[in-house]
Amino acid sequence: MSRSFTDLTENKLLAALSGNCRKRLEPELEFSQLQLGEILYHPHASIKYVYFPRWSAVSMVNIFEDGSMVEVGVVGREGVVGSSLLSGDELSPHQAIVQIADGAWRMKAEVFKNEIGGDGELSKLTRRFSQALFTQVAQTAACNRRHTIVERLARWMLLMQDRIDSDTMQLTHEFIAIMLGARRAGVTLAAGELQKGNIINYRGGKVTILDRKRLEEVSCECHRIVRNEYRRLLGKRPPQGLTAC
Amino acid sequence: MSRSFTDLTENKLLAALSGNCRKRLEPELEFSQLQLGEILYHPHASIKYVYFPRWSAVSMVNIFEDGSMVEVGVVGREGVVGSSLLSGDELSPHQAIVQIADGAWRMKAEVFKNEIGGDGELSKLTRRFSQALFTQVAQTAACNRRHTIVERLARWMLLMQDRIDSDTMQLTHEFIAIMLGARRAGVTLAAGELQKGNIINYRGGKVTILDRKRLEEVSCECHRIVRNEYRRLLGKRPPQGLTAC
DNA sequence: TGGTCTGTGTACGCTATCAAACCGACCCGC
DNA sequence: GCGGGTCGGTTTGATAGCGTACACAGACCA
Repeated sequence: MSRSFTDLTENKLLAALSGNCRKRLEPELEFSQLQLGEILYHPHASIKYVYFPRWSAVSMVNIFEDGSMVEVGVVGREGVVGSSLLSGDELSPHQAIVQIADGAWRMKAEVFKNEIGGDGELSKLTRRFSQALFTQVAQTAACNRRHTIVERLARWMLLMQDRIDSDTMQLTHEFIAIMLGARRAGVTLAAGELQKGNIINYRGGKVTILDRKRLEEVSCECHRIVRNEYRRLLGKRPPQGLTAC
Repeated sequence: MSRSFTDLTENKLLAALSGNCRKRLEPELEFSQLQLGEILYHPHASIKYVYFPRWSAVSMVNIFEDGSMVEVGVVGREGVVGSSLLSGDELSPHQAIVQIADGAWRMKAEVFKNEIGGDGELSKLTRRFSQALFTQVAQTAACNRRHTIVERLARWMLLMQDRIDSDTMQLTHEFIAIMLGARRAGVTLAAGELQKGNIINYRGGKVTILDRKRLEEVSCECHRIVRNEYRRLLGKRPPQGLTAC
C-alpha cells in the first residue's frame, strides 16, 4: 500500500531530502491523524509541533477583532506548517486550521528549530518553502482586492485540489465563505454558477470537481501564477548545494 | 548633523547589530540616494543589491497580467529590501518601488547572501524582519478583503508615516490609488472625508497629517496589529543569542 | 412518524465601489 | 500674461457583493 504510515516521501518537502537525511530525521517524525476543523495553532500561541502534511490541507487564517476570519494562505503536502519558526520566534502569527483531513508527520518544535538553525538540507528546503508561501500570501492580498467571488472560489478549489489526490472534498458553502471572507449566500451563488456549467458538483457538504480544465479557465490568474512559483522554487530539481545534512 | 551619510544606525536593522558587527559590515554598505518612483527590482528579475532604507519607504507591488498593480507590503528603515534572498533564490518575487525618497545603504547581493547563510547577527535579524514582513502582507490580504477605502487609506498613511520622520509626504491621489488597488476618484473621495475632519491636508501632491491620533481612530485595526507585531519582533530588546557576528 | 439539524436556494433592499467622463485650480516655463 | 501639464473635485449610471431573512430538502434520531 503506497500510503503506508512510514512513507515519508508522500510529503514533498521530506521527499526532497536526501535518503540519509530523511533516515536520520525519521525517528523525530511521528505520524498523526488530523481532524477536519482541528486547530493546530491558535493565533499568538506557542508552536509545539510542526506538521508535514500527507494528503491534508491546512489554512492559515487571520482573525479580526470582531471574530470574523479570512484565510491568508494554505499549506499542504508541498511544505510544512510552522515554518515561521525560521524567524527564531516561537509564536504562530496566525490560526492554523485543518481543511482537508488526512494525516501528517509532526516534529517537536525544538527539534525542528535545531535543524533549521544552520544551513543543512531541511533548513534550506524550509527557507525555500517559506518563500513560496510568502508569494502565495502576497498574491492572495492582491487577489482579494481585485477578483470576483466566482474567480476566487475557482482559485480556492484548485488550491485545495493541488494539495490532495482526489476530485472530491468535504467542504460546505458555509466553511468556504469563511475562508474567502464572503457571505455564505455569495458562495452558494458562485458555486451555483460553476455547477450550472458542469464544472463542479456538490451535495451534502461534498464538492466534486468535474472539469478541472474549465475550472482553471474561470479562475483568476492567481492560481497559475502561484503554482508556477511553487514549481520553480520547490520543483523536481532540488536546490543546489545540498551537502550538509 | 544627525543625518550624516555614515550613521548607519538610522536604519533600525543595522542599528540592532552589535558595534563590532556594524563596523565590520560598514565597508560593504554604500550610501545611495533613492528617487521617487524609482524601481529597485522588477518582478522576477534578479536582485543585485539589497537596500537598508534611511528615511525612505519602498513598496512591494504585485503586477497583474493586465498591468494593474496592488501593493502587498511596505519596507522602511525598520528593515531591508531584498530579504527574499533568505530563501536562497535570487529573483525578486515582486516589484519594489520607491514611495518616499530619501537615502538607503545598499549592499551587494552576494555579500548579503554570504552574511545570511549561517546564523550570524545579520542573519538572525533578517529572519526576524522577514517574519514581520510576512505578518504585514498577511494582514494586508485580510484587510483588502474586508475594509473600506477610507479605513485602508488611513492605515496606509500611518504605515508610511511610521517609516519616515515627517508629517508631510509627497503623494498624489493617483499614486495612492494604484497602491491601494482602487480608483483615483475613490481615493479623492476618501481623502476628502479625512480632510473635512481636519485629520489630513493635501495640496499639489503633498499630504500633511494634522491629527495622527484621529487618523489612527478612523483606520482599521490592521495598522495597530501589524505595528505591535513589528514591535514585538523587532523592538528595542534585540533577539537573544546574538553571539557570532 | 415526526422533530431537529445541517446544508442549500433565493429574495429584497442597500452600500461601497467601479468606469468613464468632464472641469477647474494651480504650477511652471516661456 | 499665455499655454500645457499635473492634480484634485465631482457627476452620472452601473454593478458586485453585503446583511438579513425565510424556505426547503435530506439526514439522522427518537
